[in-house]
Amino acid sequence: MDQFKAQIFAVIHQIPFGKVATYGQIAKMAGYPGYARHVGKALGSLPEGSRLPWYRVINGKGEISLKGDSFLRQRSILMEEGVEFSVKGRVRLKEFGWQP
DNA sequence: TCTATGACGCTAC
DNA sequence: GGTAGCGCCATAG
Repeated sequence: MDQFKAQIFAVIHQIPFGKVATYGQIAKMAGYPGYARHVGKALGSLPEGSRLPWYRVINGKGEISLKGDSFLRQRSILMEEGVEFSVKGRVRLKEFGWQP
């Protein structure tokens, strides 16, 4: 499980500036396909001061899965990186999705 | 053990 | 394209 976290974090750390990746994508690249929920779980337990770019992680629809305050923080950071949001609050994965 | 839950994904309609 | 349903798997109670 710690190994899982380590892999997940390593992958997230590789997401380039101005790009985003989905939970499932990250789990898959870390070698744990089907563990999308656990990625979210791991991120949910992150300390606030973490240097991990957790804000570049979104769900498969291109939406931010958070609510309230955290949601606003994540959205503003992404916008500062140049990521555009549609009217529905969605990211265009075609354009900003991280595809190694 | 059993059940509920979660920052999710995929398929079918 | 939007929604609904089912699958996924570790953890907590």
